[in-house]
Amino acid sequence: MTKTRSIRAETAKSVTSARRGRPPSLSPWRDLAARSADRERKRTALIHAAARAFRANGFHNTSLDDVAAAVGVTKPLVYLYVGNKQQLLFECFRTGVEQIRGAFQHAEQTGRTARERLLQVLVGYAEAITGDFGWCMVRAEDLDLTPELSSRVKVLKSEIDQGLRRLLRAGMDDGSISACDPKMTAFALAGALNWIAHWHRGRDALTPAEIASRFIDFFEQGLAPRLGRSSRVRARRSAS
Amino acid sequence: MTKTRSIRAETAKSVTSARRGRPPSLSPWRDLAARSADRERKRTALIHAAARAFRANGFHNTSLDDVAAAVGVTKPLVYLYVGNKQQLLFECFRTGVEQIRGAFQHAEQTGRTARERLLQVLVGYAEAITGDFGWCMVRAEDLDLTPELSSRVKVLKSEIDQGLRRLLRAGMDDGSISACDPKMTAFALAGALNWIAHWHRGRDALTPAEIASRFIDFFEQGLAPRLGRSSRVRARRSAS
DNA sequence: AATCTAATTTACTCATCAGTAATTTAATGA
DNA sequence: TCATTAAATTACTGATGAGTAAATTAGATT
Repeated sequence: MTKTRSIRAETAKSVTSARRGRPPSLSPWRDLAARSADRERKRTALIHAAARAFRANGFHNTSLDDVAAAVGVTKPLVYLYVGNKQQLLFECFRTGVEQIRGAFQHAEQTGRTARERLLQVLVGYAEAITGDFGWCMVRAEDLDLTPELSSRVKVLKSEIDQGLRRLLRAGMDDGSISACDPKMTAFALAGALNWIAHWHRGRDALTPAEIASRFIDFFEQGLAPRLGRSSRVRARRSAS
Repeated sequence: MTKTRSIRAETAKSVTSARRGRPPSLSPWRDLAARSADRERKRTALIHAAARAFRANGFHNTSLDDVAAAVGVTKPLVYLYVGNKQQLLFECFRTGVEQIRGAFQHAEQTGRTARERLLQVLVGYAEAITGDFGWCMVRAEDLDLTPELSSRVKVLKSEIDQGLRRLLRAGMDDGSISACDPKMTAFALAGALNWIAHWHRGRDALTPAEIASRFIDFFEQGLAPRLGRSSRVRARRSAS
């Protein structure tokens, strides 16, 4: 309510500044471009407000009046800018997924071993989950979407899943990741991270990066003590 | 619909068999006990039907008429036997949690090291999540409950969480579990398992026990290759 | 100013569904 | 057989909220 500026206010501002910079109606294209950028800004403002409202109250306990009011606007605008409630949820989902895809792309360029790339992805993943759109990605139900949108969600989810599996397999190939079932391991990794959306609430003791780092500590070393060097002597090696 | 017998049918059956076994009205207590057992059977039948319906369609997309119809009965009976919709969800949750508590108790008696006990708990946990009540435990939202019920849910969840942390700490003490942050590790473990409820659908390739076993493989060894013995063979195969 | 179009709101419809009251049907006991 | 209580149903209320049509306001254009 305080954070999100009213759509109306944003419109006024941008139009004003557009005027100031250029002689009036040099070309209508400039104005058209500005206007369509405006439209896009309003649209994303609605989507963002919806994501926060859904996270705060759940999808079904959030009315479109709520969402619209959060941006200082009325319900029919939602239909103008986004379409309907399900579309709104889908856009939230898509926005969150986009962040994760970004993490994949970034890791592709920087990581040396596949494990390094995977860990980078996991950090980005965790950050996305703790963000405003995390809830929608994780807790939104396919059942609340039309079959059409639901299947698009499944495609997006599957892309991420396949990306994780690919990195796991690559890691097994280059020796940086120990032997594992890529499918189940990808599920376990994604599940652990997704679950963060259930317990992480804004003001938490740990930053997203810190959470990610501790999760990764566990992902890397596992529960079983590693023999040698740093671990203590107490293992009679026959045990496991 | 086919699986769940109508409450009415069950009533008829049990009353009949009770009659056949005993002379009529030997003591009203026998009848009273049988009747209250009947009540309990009907109650749990409703709760079970609700759990399946919630999993299939989601909480908000399931009406009490649906639930009642699934047992061959009408809506007002839900209010008679359970209370209201939120109570119904809570009872589903509670039933699922009970299974997990059972796993803790069982592990307490059988496991030798804390890690063994933990792994047994995780298997039971996974089986509970894949069961009929898994969805309700995992995907039900606190927001859909009254503050009263919501806080009872939180208590139950917290008990499980604390149980996991306790085992992790015990494992670090007895040397069976490597050093870790118990809180975050418990979150990661529970999250990975909880997430199963999102993708596991009745007829899956793997049985719950198999799923649990592969998850545990990962939990135990982690991603980083353990040097020595078997691994490191293909360390050179490098870049894809 | 006059006009045209885009942006936004007001005021409505319509369906759904949780929850309840009134009534009926079945079981039990004398 | 009749009365009493329990079990279940039918038929309703009331609120909510998605979605829309019609009216209004603001912005741009000439």
